[in-house]
Amino acid sequence: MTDDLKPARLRLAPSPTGEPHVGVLRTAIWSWLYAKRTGGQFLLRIEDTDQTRLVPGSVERIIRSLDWLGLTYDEGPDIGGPFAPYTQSERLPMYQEAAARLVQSGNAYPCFCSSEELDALRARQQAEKRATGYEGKCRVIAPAEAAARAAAEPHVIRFAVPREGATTVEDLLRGPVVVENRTLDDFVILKSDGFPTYHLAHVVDDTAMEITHVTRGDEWLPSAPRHALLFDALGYPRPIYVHNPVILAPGGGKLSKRHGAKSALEYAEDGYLADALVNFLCITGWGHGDETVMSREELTRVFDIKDISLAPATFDTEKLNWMNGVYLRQMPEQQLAELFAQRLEIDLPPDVPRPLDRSFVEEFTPLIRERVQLLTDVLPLVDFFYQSVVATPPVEEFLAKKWKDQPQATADALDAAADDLDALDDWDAETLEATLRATAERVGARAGDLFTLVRLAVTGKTITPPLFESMVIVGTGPSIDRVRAASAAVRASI
RNA sequence: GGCCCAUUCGUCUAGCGGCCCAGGACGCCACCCUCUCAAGGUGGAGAUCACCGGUUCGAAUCCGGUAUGGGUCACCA
Repeated sequence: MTDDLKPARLRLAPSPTGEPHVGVLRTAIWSWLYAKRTGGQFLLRIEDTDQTRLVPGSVERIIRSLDWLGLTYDEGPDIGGPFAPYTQSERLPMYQEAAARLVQSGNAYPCFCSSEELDALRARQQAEKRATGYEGKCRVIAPAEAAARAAAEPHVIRFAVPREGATTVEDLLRGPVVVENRTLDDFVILKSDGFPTYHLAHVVDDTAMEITHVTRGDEWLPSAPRHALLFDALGYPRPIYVHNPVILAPGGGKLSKRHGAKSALEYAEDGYLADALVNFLCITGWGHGDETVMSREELTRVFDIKDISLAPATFDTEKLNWMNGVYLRQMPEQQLAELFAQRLEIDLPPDVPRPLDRSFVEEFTPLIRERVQLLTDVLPLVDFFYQSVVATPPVEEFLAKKWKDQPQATADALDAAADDLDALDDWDAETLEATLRATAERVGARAGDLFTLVRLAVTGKTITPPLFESMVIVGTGPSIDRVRAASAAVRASI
């Protein structure tokens, strides 16, 4: 489909108070996709206007998260751009200038009320079951007097919200949202420390940076009218607003750190693929026909902000896991093997020498690629390949199912298998299978039942990659030794 | 409490007045394949489209109300 969409500029504007969780990541993905789709730009801006909540290292974590997800930005604090700086604490003069301009035009005024005073006011309003909010005590101070006091006294700047009328904000997803101005109070735009509040900073920066679409969580919807009023008072054109719903935790309720909300970097650690996470997050709260698995390229072709769903979506970990498996299976084998190797270098015990032999990993990659959903699934599937000694499992594990209460037959079967394997000249999967099938027939067991015993003996596990291919990798000597050890253990228990 | 927003299978969604007694995906169940586990294949259960009214020849789709859920009322974002 050919679209005539105008190049859009969108931004991710996190505050450096921790790591971005899936909610903001999904907004980032949507914004990024839309910017790409329209041939526009995506940028990163750090909103560090609250000096008290800064968490050291947050900015780096944010950047690393975006980098891992592949959400490249065209402008940002670390790479600069035509509207630098991209960190709000470095843009203070702009906010102060805007605030001063608003005071001058009568749209804002200094407020000298102390926080104790404001707390008391709020308490009174709550006690009387009235709406809380600043009632405009300092709004009536004459401008000349206010200016004089402002020069000497600590103060904030408040926006003078019109007492009459209503403000309509156009939201791209829900249409017009109308709010009566009298339900809005005179909110603070510049704090006493000279830093702007979010409200002012948003309006000033998104204008300065020529943002076309403001994408943010819908917790901002109630204050959108304030922003609209600010844009109007400053004489700035209003951007297109897109308030997207939150993501809910599986149990219901907002997804939070408590409810398993993870950061991008944690997903990486847990064995997820960036492409899968991007696809999954994009698809939760948004849909495109019957399609579910969509590559990044496909998404940038079809993603449209307008199709974002209004109802809050629940985070479905099962679906994410499934999708991760899909992406893993789709991957070229060579690339997959490298991923497995890197993961194993993290997960394998320290006594296994690094770097891992890539050709060895490539050998078993085809055996496990269909059995892996998360990268962390790899280790338990292949760890026995890296152990020179595999302890024989407890005898009870052998004497299960068909072999229950038959230690004699079990030991005999194991011995027969060992004998037959011993006699082999060739040690390839086909030969091994043919041999053991014959063994099974000879001892009067079903092939599958014998395989189960051999599997347990050779790998120490009940769930493994295909047995014969695994035995080829383990090698002749160790394989036979382990079968013999198992038979001895079973025999000893008689 | 005031204000604002939302409401289709358990979950994510398709649907934009007739093609829908509602389609796809995850999950679940069964069968097939099969050396375990997966993967794959086939089929199945699962939604009176929150409820009540209205508009219309005709509504999941438009309108109103109710209920439920969520958000927000800071010198936090």
